[in-house]
Amino acid sequence: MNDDKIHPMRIVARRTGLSSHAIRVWERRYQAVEPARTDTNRRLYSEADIERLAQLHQATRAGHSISQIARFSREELAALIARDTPTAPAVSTAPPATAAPPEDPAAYIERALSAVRQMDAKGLEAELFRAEIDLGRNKLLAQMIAPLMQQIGSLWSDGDLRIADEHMATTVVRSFLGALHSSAAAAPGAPVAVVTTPVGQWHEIGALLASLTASAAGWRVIYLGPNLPAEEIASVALQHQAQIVALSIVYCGDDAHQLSAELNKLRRALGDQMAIFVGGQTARQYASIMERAAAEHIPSLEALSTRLATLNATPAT
Amino acid sequence: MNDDKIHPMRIVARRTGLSSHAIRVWERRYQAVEPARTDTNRRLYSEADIERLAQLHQATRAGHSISQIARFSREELAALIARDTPTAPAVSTAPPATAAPPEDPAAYIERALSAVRQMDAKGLEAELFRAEIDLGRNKLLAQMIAPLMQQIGSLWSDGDLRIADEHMATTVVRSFLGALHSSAAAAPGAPVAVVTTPVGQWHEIGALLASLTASAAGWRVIYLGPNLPAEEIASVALQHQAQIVALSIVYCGDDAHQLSAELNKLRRALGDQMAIFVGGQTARQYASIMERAAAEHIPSLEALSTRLATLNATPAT
DNA sequence: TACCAAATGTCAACTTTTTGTCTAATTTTT
DNA sequence: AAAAATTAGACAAAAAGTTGACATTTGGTA
Repeated sequence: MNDDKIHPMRIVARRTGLSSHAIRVWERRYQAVEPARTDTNRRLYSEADIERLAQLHQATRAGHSISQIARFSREELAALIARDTPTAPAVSTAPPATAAPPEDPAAYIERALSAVRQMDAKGLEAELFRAEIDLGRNKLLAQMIAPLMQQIGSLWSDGDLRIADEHMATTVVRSFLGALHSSAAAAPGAPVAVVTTPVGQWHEIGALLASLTASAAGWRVIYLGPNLPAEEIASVALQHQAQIVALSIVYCGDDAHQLSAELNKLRRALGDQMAIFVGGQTARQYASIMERAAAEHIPSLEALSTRLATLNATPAT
Repeated sequence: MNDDKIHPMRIVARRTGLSSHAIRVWERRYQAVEPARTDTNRRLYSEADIERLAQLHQATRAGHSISQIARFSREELAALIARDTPTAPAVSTAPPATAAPPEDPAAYIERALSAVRQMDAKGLEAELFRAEIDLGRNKLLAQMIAPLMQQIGSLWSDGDLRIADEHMATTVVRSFLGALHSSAAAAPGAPVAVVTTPVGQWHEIGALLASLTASAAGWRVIYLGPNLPAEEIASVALQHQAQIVALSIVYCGDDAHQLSAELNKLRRALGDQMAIFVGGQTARQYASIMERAAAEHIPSLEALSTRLATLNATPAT
């Protein structure tokens, strides 16, 4: 196995949910893990160490004594966890949910994140369903799912979350949003919005959120998924006489140039009449690019909602 | 089975429903169980002890006096419980194999394709729902959706379908499959399969189909979405004690080298024991790459199903 | 019926062990 | 200089152990 002992204490604590004190004390008293050290005596943990600590944490929460299980192998721990964890690991943390205020989106985000950390797809999904019931559709989208995915993104880029965790979360959320989407039906004369993501932009949760928001605002949405060339977007928009094209942009990073080119191509193909909306956290940084293509920056889902309403004022349903 | 005496009092109390007082008193007065002790005098129970105490608890609730039955063997206790517990555990048998109406999957594919050509997301979705009802889950996956996506792929690469059409179809099908996926629940002791797609492979419909097929075969599936680095796949698979890792490969095209590298990395990280399955139409072309990584090619969903069944036969809980 | 004794689960009191957190004094990182 | 890590030791709450008492129930018997 690879001895990539690279993670500092801070990361390990955040990813395992253990306090740094506890981690050190488990090492000192029970030799639960044996991190490497830097020249200056800082601990360095491997990915395997982190997983091991997470396993130990889970097993202790299931009732095992750390002193007994600290030297167990990964396999033994997995067996213990499988046997002694009631059902869903997220549920064991859920009981305080009765005491928690059922209104606060932050609580749902918190629980959802913990489900992600534990790779508990079912738990994450359950949390989304509960949040939908308690918060209602609009709050669910704007105040839970959007910030949740934003947090997951930043945790991931900080190294506090594995790619696999992020993928799992994206898959579950995407599936959930897709189900909402298919339940939406538009009136016959409704204005049309094309929602997608330009080439190079693979993250589609933002586009899905925009799509659902537009649906809720009474628009007929043509959702095209992520990573679509400008020509294709334009072709569909023109064919269906769309009023707007909405793009979601996240993490452009290295390639602002490609984004600029795509936006300009899109504007040229669409003509001057059709509105182009651009949303997403990082979009703000590309104000000049957007201005050149006469695209409008939409900073939040709420803003999208009101913006669509003003456009919609003329063509009543 | 294994007489690992490792469970502390709190776990035994929780799992048997007995109070810790009662457990100790049964031991002191009747020698109902004989737990091991730590150096510091803590009791440690084996899995068998816990089962035995649970049996005793059940028998006492059925009216037997603990003093009489405390020394009974497991078999005697089982007999007692079977006789005196009135509950009739009705085993819900599998639904009888009713002959489905011989509806032709090709007709559904035809109608679905025409919906795609018209950019009719709702129509495509409706067709999928109808097909699910008429064909049943398994035929739906193997004989409608799989060939449908294959056709869409080839039409697209021939230029007979716009990228946007392909995207729309993918989005709708993915969402549909995601909904099926979330309705699947696995038994507690079910073997685990990790399903994903290696780096560079963005098409995830195949992986979703494999995931659902495995679910139907009684496996617990951890689905991770597309485009995951080998290290991440291995990390999740090891952490969850997976029996197999299933990868879907479509359109490798230019970069067979990357695929090879990822597969080899994966094999190295997983060790020799875990099975790696590779599915997808184009996978056949990479036989030598797969062989080098000791990966097994699964040519179809039906083959996956039978292959999983053979694996599943051995590992009993 | 009234009474006694065995059976049984629970409690209290007190000791020991386990275990996570905290403080204090340094050292390293930023 | 502020923030984060490290070590060592202290500390307190929780969990577990032992012993003996206590309240009920159960069943037989005077």
